[in-house]
Amino acid sequence: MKMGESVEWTLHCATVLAALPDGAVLPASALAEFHDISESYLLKQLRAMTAAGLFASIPGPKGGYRLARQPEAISLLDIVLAVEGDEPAFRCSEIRKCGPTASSPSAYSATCAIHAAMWNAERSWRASLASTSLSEITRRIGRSLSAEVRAKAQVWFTANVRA
Amino acid sequence: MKMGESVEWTLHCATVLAALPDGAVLPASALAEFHDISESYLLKQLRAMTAAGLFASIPGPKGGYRLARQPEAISLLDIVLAVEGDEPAFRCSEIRKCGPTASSPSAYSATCAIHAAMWNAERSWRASLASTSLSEITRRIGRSLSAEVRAKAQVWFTANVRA
DNA sequence: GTCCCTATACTCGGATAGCAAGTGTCCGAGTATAGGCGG
DNA sequence: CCGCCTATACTCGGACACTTGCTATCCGAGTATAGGGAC
Repeated sequence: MKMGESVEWTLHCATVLAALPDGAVLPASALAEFHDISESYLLKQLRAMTAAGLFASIPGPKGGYRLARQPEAISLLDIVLAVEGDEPAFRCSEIRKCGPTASSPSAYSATCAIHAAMWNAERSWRASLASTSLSEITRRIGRSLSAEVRAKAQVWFTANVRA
Repeated sequence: MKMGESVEWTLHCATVLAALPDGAVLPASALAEFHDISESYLLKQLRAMTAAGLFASIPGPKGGYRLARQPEAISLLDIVLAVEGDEPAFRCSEIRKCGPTASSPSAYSATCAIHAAMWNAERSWRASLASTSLSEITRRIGRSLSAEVRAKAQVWFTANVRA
């Protein structure tokens, strides 16, 4: 019950992409440098993001990544599922149907109570993430940014953002 | 974002233990046979369950496992955390503090917005699991049990349960 | 007949291999640019 | 001076090793029991 470290990378990268002006792009090398993470591995995640239709990639020089939709239309759940896969965390193997009490399939018409409870919990988790948009996160980050970090980021952006 | 298969095993075993009369125990071999799963590996999980204070183990012949508390006082969250560990699924590495915008620690007094949002979601998940007791699950399972399965289970219980 | 002792067999407990998935890295395909050349 | 062509260098994309953690297993320590023997 622990998710990959790449989720954190992707979420942070999404907030960076959300902060740049319309139409502008940022190469993967810049995204990796901004958080001081492995560029090669980040590319793998960015590719998954592109396949999911969340990010858009522009090839060639002056190319890079940008959000495929407006930040308001992207939820944290979208990003998490794109990286980790959309399968539920709890997978029911139906072991209740095994062993000495095994009976005909018709005896198990009701869904597994444990399976139902676990998926109920995951539904709450997903609902919480789905209700939080990327724009909301960037807003909060923008508000809590110190003057020093804000200034450094502005300098870095003007040097790396490509129209 | 997927939890181990052993969680399912442990949850089902907990429902079985919850079904047996007060003071009675069930050896690990019987629990493994009931669900047709590996006994050796199940023992590992049962040990974790005992260490967490959820199950109690009785050594020697006529020994086995039983619940350490009443089923009403055990939640699904207790079991899941005992098996998977109580660390949050999302771990914040604070990568926001890395890279070209890095500043003094005092500049990051506010908690990471992404971290907060992810933990908020996990809190919903945990709350859902914490609000479901083991007794509630056994009740639901008991209601949905077919006559055939119920009869087989009763026979198996009288043969394996130890006072 | 009763009590005690001993050997037994069964239980759980921890330490040890195997495997899958996440992690990290590399090289190749494609494209807009920048410079040079010709008109 | 202007337009076209070519070489370039940069981008993303997919295929290949490595490490961590889950999965699976085995052997050893401990204990209540069952049987036998002595009183």
